[in-house]
Amino acid sequence: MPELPEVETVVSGLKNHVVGKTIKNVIVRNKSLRWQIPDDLNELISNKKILSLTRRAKYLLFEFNHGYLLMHLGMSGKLYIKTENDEVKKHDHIDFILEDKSIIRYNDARRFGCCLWANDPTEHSLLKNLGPEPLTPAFDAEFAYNLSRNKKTSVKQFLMNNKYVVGVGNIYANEALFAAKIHPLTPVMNIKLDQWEKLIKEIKRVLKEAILQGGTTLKDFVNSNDAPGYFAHSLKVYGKSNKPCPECGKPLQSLMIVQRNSVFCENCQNLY
DNA sequence: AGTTTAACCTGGGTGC
DNA sequence: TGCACCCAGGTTAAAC
Repeated sequence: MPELPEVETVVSGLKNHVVGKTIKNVIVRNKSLRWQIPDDLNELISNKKILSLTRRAKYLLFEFNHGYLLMHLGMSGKLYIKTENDEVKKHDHIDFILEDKSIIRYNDARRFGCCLWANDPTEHSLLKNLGPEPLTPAFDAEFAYNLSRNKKTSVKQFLMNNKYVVGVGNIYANEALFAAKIHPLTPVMNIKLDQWEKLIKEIKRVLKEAILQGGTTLKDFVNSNDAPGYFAHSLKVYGKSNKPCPECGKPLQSLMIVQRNSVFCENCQNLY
């Protein structure tokens, strides 16, 4: 499932290929994604030039002079650069055919992604209540400290709540909490300013490292049929329940916190 | 009214 | 082979 580093990788890989080009045609094979693809999508963007491609949270924003195409990859969404000679495969739901005849092809087995139109994305209901980007200076210890006063919610839940901060999914929340030695069930109201400093530093580090590693697999993403690499080799706790803690060697624990699997070390991560 | 929890969408993978 | 079940992330509805 694409998290922020994967989406960032997709955006930077796709950007060079699409920005400045005009869309000639759009083929929608299945419009029932998380939300239905607009019926007039083809009329909306055909013969229109893509002015920029950016990211907000895990949304991709294709800018046109009259509005934005807003896409989310959900859990299994992938964007490929294809040619007209490439066969259409199962779950290939959308083709954006560009002026140079290359095809931006959206494939999404579980169809949890979306493809919507927004005249003004900052006012779109999916985007307007989102918290700050995790890699910007706006997301700092004071911000999190002030927001978390009097809140009993666990730090794991807090980090994964889009209204506090976007783009910190399950994988990177687990990794950052391990690196900061904080137990995922710690109530946020108990976290002191210097602990927030440490935790937020680790969140930014983990995300930045994953983005850098994503960059090295960019070539594969653009050319092959496979999703970009998952960087699993650099994960210390996620998906490693019962395996030895990389710090102390004791078996890692796992626990469901609001329907999300959390992996942590009871010995290294303190519950405050 | 604000915060917290459960349900939902889908299909690949797993285990019986 | 079949089939029930689990799990994933983000949003929304429902519950507290």
